[in-house]
Amino acid sequence: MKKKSRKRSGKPTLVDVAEAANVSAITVSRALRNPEAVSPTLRERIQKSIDSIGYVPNTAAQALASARTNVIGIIIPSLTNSVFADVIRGVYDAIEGTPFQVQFGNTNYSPIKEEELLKLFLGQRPAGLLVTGAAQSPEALQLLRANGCPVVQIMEKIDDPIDMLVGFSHEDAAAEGTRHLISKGYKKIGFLAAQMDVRTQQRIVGYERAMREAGLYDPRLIVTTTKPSRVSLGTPLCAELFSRVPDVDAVQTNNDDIALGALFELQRRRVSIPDEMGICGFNDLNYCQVSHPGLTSIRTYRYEMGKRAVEMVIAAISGNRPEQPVVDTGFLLVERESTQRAGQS
Amino acid sequence: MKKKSRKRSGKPTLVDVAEAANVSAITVSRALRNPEAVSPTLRERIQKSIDSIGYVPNTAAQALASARTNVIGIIIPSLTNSVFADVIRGVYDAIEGTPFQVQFGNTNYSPIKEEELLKLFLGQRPAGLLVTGAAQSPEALQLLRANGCPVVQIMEKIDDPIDMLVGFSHEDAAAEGTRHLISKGYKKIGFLAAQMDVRTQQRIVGYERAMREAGLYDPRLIVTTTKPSRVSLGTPLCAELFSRVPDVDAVQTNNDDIALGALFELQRRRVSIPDEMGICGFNDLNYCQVSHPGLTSIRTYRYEMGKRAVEMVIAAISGNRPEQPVVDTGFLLVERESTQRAGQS
DNA sequence: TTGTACGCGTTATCAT
DNA sequence: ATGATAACGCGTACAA
Repeated sequence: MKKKSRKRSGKPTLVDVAEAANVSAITVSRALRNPEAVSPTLRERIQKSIDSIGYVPNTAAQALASARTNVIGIIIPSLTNSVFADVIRGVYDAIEGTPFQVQFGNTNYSPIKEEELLKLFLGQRPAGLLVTGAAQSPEALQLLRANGCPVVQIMEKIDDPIDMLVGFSHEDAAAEGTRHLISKGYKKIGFLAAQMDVRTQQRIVGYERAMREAGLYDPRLIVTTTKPSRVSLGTPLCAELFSRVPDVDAVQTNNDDIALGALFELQRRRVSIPDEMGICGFNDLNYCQVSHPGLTSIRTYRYEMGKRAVEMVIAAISGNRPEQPVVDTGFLLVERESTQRAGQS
Repeated sequence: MKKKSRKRSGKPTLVDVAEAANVSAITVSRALRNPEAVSPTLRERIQKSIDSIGYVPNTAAQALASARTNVIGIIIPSLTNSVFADVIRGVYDAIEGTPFQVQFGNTNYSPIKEEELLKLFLGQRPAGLLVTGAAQSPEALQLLRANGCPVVQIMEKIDDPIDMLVGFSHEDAAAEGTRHLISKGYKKIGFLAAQMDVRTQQRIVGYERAMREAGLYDPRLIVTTTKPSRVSLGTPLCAELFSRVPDVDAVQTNNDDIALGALFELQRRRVSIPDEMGICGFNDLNYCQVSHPGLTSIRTYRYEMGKRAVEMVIAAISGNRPEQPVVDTGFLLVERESTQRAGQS
């Protein structure tokens, strides 16, 4: 008759390994975390037991006992948007070879979801966090500040981050694209956007600023939808723009997918690019340089933001907080055929 | 002088909340997990303490004490490939509203990484797992079988899965695309591929089968690279194909990105599509229907695979193992302008 | 180099 | 409806 015993996990534990190897549990623990601290003989015997038993350390017990985790939580609005795909590549490249692991959370552009995720993540006592943007809800801010682990905000730029920040100004970037179109002699420049998240709004502000500066601003030129962005949205957005302003002669888009969709739609309508119509995208995704014609776009450094942010959070976790907590990754206008109108500067 | 006390996490615990609310810890625990079991008065008092203290339950302690987690681990080769992006959307849609959470692991197409990730994940004692493909290493299989939690293999189709499976035959799908090109009268049909993972190889086998059946097989027509797939790879792959077989008259590609890249490259070379050259892609991504010309492609049900797999694993976790453990999501040839040659069947 | 004792924060079990 | 007690599996501190 056994004692009052609870439901065990059923999986082998450190003690099981220890018994099989005829050592104490702590020795097995050491053999795993710090092999040099255990004699080669024992090390080998222990490894054999581990293999034969099929032991896998219980992360929860480790975390509880050590009061630490190696989890870096990353909260982004979408895993499937190609913009964040590049950020994620950067994250993985930075995490590679470190003892840390990443845990992604997808807010699907919802502030409520963001708060829920934040609570979920904080429950894991993460070593550090990456969060997207600088527009957290007051509750989210409260949670982050109270928790105290290193936090890096990414993608946007503000001057007073929660903790650290890696981003760029979407407003300035969009303004630069629009000014480029203006400099090429385009006058009726539309703005096409989907998704309408915070950063999209910032881009619209930048577009507006540039248009007003040139005395070209007309609110009818801004065509948006709250639908998630896809290439195929270029068609309806273009159609709407043409119906509002038939003599539109260029578009600045919120991202390259919309730009590519617009390009296809204009080709179908037999509108010649760049002569009758100029296009400037946003992000400079891989296909911009190979499309026909090539797409002018505003390059953003998504991979670098992900990589840099992880490097910074790891540095902070390790006690080497970067002396410069705000990093501006900037942007770059890349001019290609879609705006290379003959006879213009 | 305090007792031999260890490093605490410093964060508020259940006991802190309990003391503040003047109840026992277990009551707080119940108030959180099963509010109906606690009187309304206490419930409210406890909630106040939680809010004022800023308590967030420690996941590790929960997992340890209950010997359960609500984590469903998902191991995929890439988070950033748009194919998996759709799978991920399906996963999130299926997980929404359930008490489960997902944890993604990225193998970057490396079997070694897959094993490491598997161990990492199993350390969390996940409630269930999704793994990509049916070509796990022997060690990985061993780990999965020994662990015993519900497992769903996704993306490929075999008849004897580890546990459950949702996928389709890449070989059959590619063969169908190639047969379509053959039926349109194309003869010298190239195959362009990047990444070269297991599923790519299966597609090549399907292509080969179709070509042999028609007596058109020629190994020089298969042009591949191990680089990760991107639209811009269409250019060098096309170039290589033309240099090997100048009179090539169609391409079946391993995916739509390569197909789009090839489309752009052919436009640059002033090769008319579909008359001089046919193109059939793979996956039927969103842009296939809007590109100019529209791209014929083989539609695959990526979203459905992700969604279905999660539904199945949750069912199994809940004890309602699906009676049919293998689901074939199939594929569909979608014919568009890029293969609509005049005067052919 | 190896072992003993104990606590990490929570939940299961049993009792009231 | 509420509480006391003992685990869960591991790592820390200290001792040998």
